[in-house]
Order: sequence, then C-alpha cells, then structure tokens
Amino acid sequence: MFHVGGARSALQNWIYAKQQGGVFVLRIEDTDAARNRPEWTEGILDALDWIGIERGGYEGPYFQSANAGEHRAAAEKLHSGGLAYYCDCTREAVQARTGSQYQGYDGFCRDRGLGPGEGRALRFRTPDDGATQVVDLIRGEPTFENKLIEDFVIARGDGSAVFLLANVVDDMTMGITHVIRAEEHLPNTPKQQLLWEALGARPPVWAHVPVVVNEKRQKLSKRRDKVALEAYRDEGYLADAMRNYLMLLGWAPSGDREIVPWSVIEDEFRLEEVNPSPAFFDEKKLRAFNGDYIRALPVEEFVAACDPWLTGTESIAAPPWRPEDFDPVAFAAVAPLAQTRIAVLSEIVPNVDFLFLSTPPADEAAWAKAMKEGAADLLTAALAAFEALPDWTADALKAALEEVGAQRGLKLGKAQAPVRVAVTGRTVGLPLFESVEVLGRERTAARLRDAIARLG
RNA sequence: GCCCUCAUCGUCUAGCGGCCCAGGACGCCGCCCUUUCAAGGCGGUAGCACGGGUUCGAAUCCCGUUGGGGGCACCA
Repeated sequence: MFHVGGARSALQNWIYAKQQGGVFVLRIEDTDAARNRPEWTEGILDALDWIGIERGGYEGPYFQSANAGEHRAAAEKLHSGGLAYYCDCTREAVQARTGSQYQGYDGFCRDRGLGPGEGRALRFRTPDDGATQVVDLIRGEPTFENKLIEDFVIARGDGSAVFLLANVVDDMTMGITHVIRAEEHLPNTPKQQLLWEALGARPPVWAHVPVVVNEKRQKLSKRRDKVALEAYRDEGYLADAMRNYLMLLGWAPSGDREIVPWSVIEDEFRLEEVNPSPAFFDEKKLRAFNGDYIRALPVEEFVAACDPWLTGTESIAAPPWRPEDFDPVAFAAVAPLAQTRIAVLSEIVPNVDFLFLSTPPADEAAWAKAMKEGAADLLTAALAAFEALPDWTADALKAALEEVGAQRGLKLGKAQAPVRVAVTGRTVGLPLFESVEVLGRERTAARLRDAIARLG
C-alpha cells in the first residue's frame, strides 16, 4: 500500500534529485521487525513503477534493518562520549512524576550513571540551552529551543536503534545530502539534526513537503480514506494524468497551465516553490484531468488501454459478458464514440456491454422511464422500418426512425428513447444509430421484438 | 498542556509593494451545438480569515487574534 501523499513526495524527490544531478534513494524504514510489512514494500514499488518512476531512476529499496550493526555502533559511540545515557524508567513511572498531562521525559536518569542492561533504553542527552535551527528548502529556517526537546530514546531495551537514530546513521553512511520528506517529520528534525552533530557530521539540507489532506482537512489516513494508488489504477486512471495531477498539489507550472507534458514539469518544477500549506486531494479534479488525458489518446492507444477492463485481470473485475462473446472488431468500431464519454477507463464497460451481452442489461428504472404511452406502437413501427432497410447504416437507421417519429409527431430526441432502452437497456449511452449499426440487423430486431412482446 | 507549522474563490493554484476593485483550472449555474449522454464553444457564480501597524501605496512586509494541520512513544 502506498499513500498518495507518499507518491507525490516521491515524485517531487525524484525530479529534484534529477535536477541536482543526484540520485533519489528509496529507503524502507523497518527497524521494528514486528511491524515490518513486506507487502507494503511491494505496493510502494508497484506504485512507483505505475506512476512512471522507473526502477533505474532511483536507488534502492534499502532496508534500515540491514544496517543494524552500524546503528548499534553509533549508539555505543554516543554513550561512551557521554552524549547518551541509559534509563530504566517505565512509562508509568515517568507519568507518575510528571502528571497525567504529557510533558515529555523528565530527565530522571540523566545523572544516575546507569550502565547498559536488559530493558534499559538509551536516551540522547539534549543540550540545556541554545537552539537548533534547521535549514528547510520549503519552510525557511525553523528554530527549536533545545531545552524544550526532551531526552528522547535512541535505542530500545534490547539494544536496537529506533527510527530517529537509525535514519540518521543510514543517511550518514549513504552520504545523503538532502532529506525530502513529509511535513509530519518536521518536529523530529531538530532531534535528528542534534544526532548528526553529535555523531560529528554536517547535517543535510531538509525539505518538508506539505501533507495531502481529505475533505475534512486531515492527513490522509489509510483507515478512513482511499489512498492506495492501486485503487486509482484499477479504476482506470491513467498514470500520466495521475502524476500530472499529483504534481499540481502545492505547485503550478508557469503561465496559467495545468495539463502539461511531463517534460515541462521536469523542467520547471522547483522544490523551493512548493506551497507550504496542506493540499486537498480533489478526486473530481483528478477525474477531469483523466478525462482530458483519455481524450488526448490516439484511438488505438485508447483501445489498448481499455483492454484490462474488457477482459479482467487479477485486480480488475471481469466484465459481465462471457469472454468468448467479446468482439474486438465491434469494440474498435465504437471506441471513438466512447472515448469522449468516459472519465475513467472502468466506465468503458457500461458503455459497451450491450454489444457483448446476449440480452440488454436489465435496468427497470430505465425501462419505466422510456416505455410510456405509445412505446409499443413506436417500437413496432421502428422494427418494421429497420427491417425494410436495404442498407444497414447509421445514417439510414437515423432517417428511418426520424420518419417513424415524424408520423407520430415526435422529434428524434423523443422517438429514440424507447428504441435505445429496448436495444441497449439504458437511457443514456453511445450515439444510438452507430450502436445499432454495430450491433447488427439480427440482434437489433430480436431485441426490438422482445421489448414489444414485453409491452404486451 | 507544551512545541512546531500553515492561512488568496467550495477545491488546487497565479500573485513575491503599484501591472490586481485579484488571473487560471476543477466544481457549480446558464446559453449554444445536439438522436440520449458526453465532448466542444460562449458566458456567469465565488476569494485575499480578522485586527493593528510599516508605506505615498499592501493579497504581497511586521505584530497580534482566530481558525486549521502536525508532533510530543523502548511506532515509523
């Protein structure tokens, strides 16, 4: 599973690294074996592939746990240098001293001179005075008073390093110069910067990109929000549309443009210009973008792009018709008509299913709406007119129905309604006469007869 | 409670002291086109959170208020 917010920062990170002539490193933070979820890694890689960050474009993935030895060595170094101390306080004990309102660790073990031992955590001794200023490409130079930073844990009772330390050690050993991550890490940054300095290295340049929020302005959460990129892919969003949209959250290309070729984005994107406030992920706008991208596709590419929804895949449900009833030639014939009518690829199915189903899809509401007074009469006349047609073409079919309607004082808009429902099962859909032409004389006649029979 | 952070139409944004009684896009609403529905064309709706400064001049700079978000774990 990969969060869209994460996908966006990956995109930004990737472009920035490219522009700087550096490499984008994908690292999985897995210092806690119990919480490690291998399937997440796969999800992240799939998402990056889909969104177009090809695997050659970044390094990794690297797993923090692979460096456990170095993490421990760094912890030991900090301890022997007097920059960290062991602590055996339980959470409850700290709370008993500080009161119910959380105040941070109170420094109880600071000067107890405890040695390492089972169940003793190692805490970093934060400076008593001064301030830590971080350099952030997006936010300027946030400054944190050191005395307000608690003595935080850097290694667990079993000696393993926690995220804060492990992350810093890995960054140092990998020669990381820029850390670009989500805004929620900003409050951790002074702690990590203190660690860089304590370990004798020059801290990196930071960039904390804003989070993506839901309509309630909360950070996207996997539990309550649709955040998995795969879900959008399976619904039929185009990768190009998605990455274009994602890049516009917090940033815009020059000159009143939004839908632009990727090359323009790669060229014009400036991390420093990213808007520091959280952005709402607007699915409606994404849809509009996607529709635009779909329409821009050459027809043959559109046809190819629809394939997964026409045949089904592991993650995409199979269509309602039998596989052997699918006719690629018929589909290709109506594809251009469908192209302007769908915003996401999965919508192709209800637009063309009438062609491949043995009977029109049943929709009682549609039937009730279209089959009013005179419907049987109109259908009967239409059937006769259609059967008399020498040429089975959309134009001829249209002329025939126009004639039938005119005899009954009906405009084509009205006259086509019952025919449409009888033949396609729906009140809305692709242009009727083209659809009927592709459906063919036999099947059309059969469906009209069925409808007339039903109307009694 | 403490710390950090953010603030232009409903939403995403342009704007970085005069070009702005604020531009674009999505949405929404009309009209046109039209065999349904779309697409397309045209038009409209709607915003600088509030209060103080600074300045000849502020959406743009400063301070405060309010509101939002994030963080404060032997999670990452």
